[in-house]
Amino acid sequence: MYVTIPGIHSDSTCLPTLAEPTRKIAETRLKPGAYLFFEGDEVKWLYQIKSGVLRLTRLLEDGRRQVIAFGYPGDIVGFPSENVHHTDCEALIEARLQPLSIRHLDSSEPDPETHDYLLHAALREISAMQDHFMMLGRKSAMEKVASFLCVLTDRVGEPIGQYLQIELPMKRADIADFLGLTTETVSRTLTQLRKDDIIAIENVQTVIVLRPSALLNRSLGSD
Amino acid sequence: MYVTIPGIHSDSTCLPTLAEPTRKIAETRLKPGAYLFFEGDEVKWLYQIKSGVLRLTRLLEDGRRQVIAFGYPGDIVGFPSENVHHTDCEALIEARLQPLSIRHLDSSEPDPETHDYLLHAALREISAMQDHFMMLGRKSAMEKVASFLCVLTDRVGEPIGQYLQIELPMKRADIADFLGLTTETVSRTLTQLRKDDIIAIENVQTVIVLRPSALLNRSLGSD
DNA sequence: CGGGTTCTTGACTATCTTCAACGAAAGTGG
DNA sequence: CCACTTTCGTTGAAGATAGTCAAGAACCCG
Repeated sequence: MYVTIPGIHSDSTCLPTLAEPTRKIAETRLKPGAYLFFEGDEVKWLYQIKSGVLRLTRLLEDGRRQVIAFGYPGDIVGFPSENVHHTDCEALIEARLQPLSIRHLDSSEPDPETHDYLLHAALREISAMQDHFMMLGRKSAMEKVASFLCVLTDRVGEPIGQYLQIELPMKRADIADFLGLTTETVSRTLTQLRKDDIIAIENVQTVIVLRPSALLNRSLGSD
Repeated sequence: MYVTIPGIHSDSTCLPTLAEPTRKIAETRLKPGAYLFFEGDEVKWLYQIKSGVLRLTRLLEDGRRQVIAFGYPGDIVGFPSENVHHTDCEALIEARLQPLSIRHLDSSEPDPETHDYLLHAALREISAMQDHFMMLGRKSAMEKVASFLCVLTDRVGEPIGQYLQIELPMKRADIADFLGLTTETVSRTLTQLRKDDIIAIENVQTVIVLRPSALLNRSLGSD
């Protein structure tokens, strides 16, 4: 998931999952902290996330890190290039995954429905990444953090009374590396949103959105 | 083209062009400044660039702009999502393009070779965009500008005596919007590289790389 | 309970942006 | 072809945003 500009595209809704008949391979389960694959690994499977949250990261030699995406249910992870993975992939919480053979990417495969599904997932991913470019390149810290919370709210927000609650299974450092910020800036920005009564921080990984429209405004820089 | 981290992937070499038999549609030509498509347009064709340079951009309501990519010969542009274009596409210099029907993306299409070619181009694009994330999110101005010059040098550098020359058909503002900087910062950074005798600026759109290894070091932050 | 990690906060700094001015280059019309 | 206008690029000074460094608080896990 590329948490970017709220409300522009239809990415925030869960993808339909693949029809049952195509699921021939047994589900994979990952415990928190377990890796699904590493950068450089040969790609044998793609995975559709059934439950849980994954984190896709890339490293620079000097240790700088970029979180490429967080994978939420419905997302496809593991698209290859030159037949190898170009990110590490770790489970942030327990996850269930539906493996899909990489051979589904061959057009000669006998299951055109799955093939098309994967192709369109790849195309959607390209579009979502383009949004993320805008976020990384052109948004302020406040806009980035607010955008991030907005998209999470849309996608996995749980109604709690009249408010919406979101779980943040990732560390502050993960959010920072996703948004191109430092953990300190992420923390300070969340504090600012809390002081402005736009969010409440129930505990370190639970945020309650008190004023969604104000949050959306912050994400657009209109404040 | 996603001008990113020099030398890691094989993106810097031109893609092989499609075999002749698949090219049934007449070449398209674009004059400098002409648009190939706009954000929101329905996607009818993809294009492989035969010559010239294109610029793919996305706009925010308030006018902020992100250059998503520069398209160079061999690149495929126009991948759809939900059947519409998600960027504007303008020719920076005269360009020749080979149109490819969007129906080649259907697996039911009778030309599996072109289908696979496009699919793999899309997968390569995903990988290249991931590099660009690292650049936008985690690199300093100097690293960004040096990376940009490095990749251009690899891809379209022309030997001039013992040096390599690169043309910059895009404006400073385009480079800035690609790298997530301001035009002033791009200009100052180029001046710095010139003062350090790493590049020479022949004229505003022609750069000569005097010390490629020093440029590479700057792109990695090892200076 | 204790040790380590993670998160928050503060003070200070650096990098990049903003604002402004100027010069060069390119386009326009007589 | 030249004068005029506009756009583009460079440079400087000042300011703001986010980063760095450091310390303490909160949380987790055995």
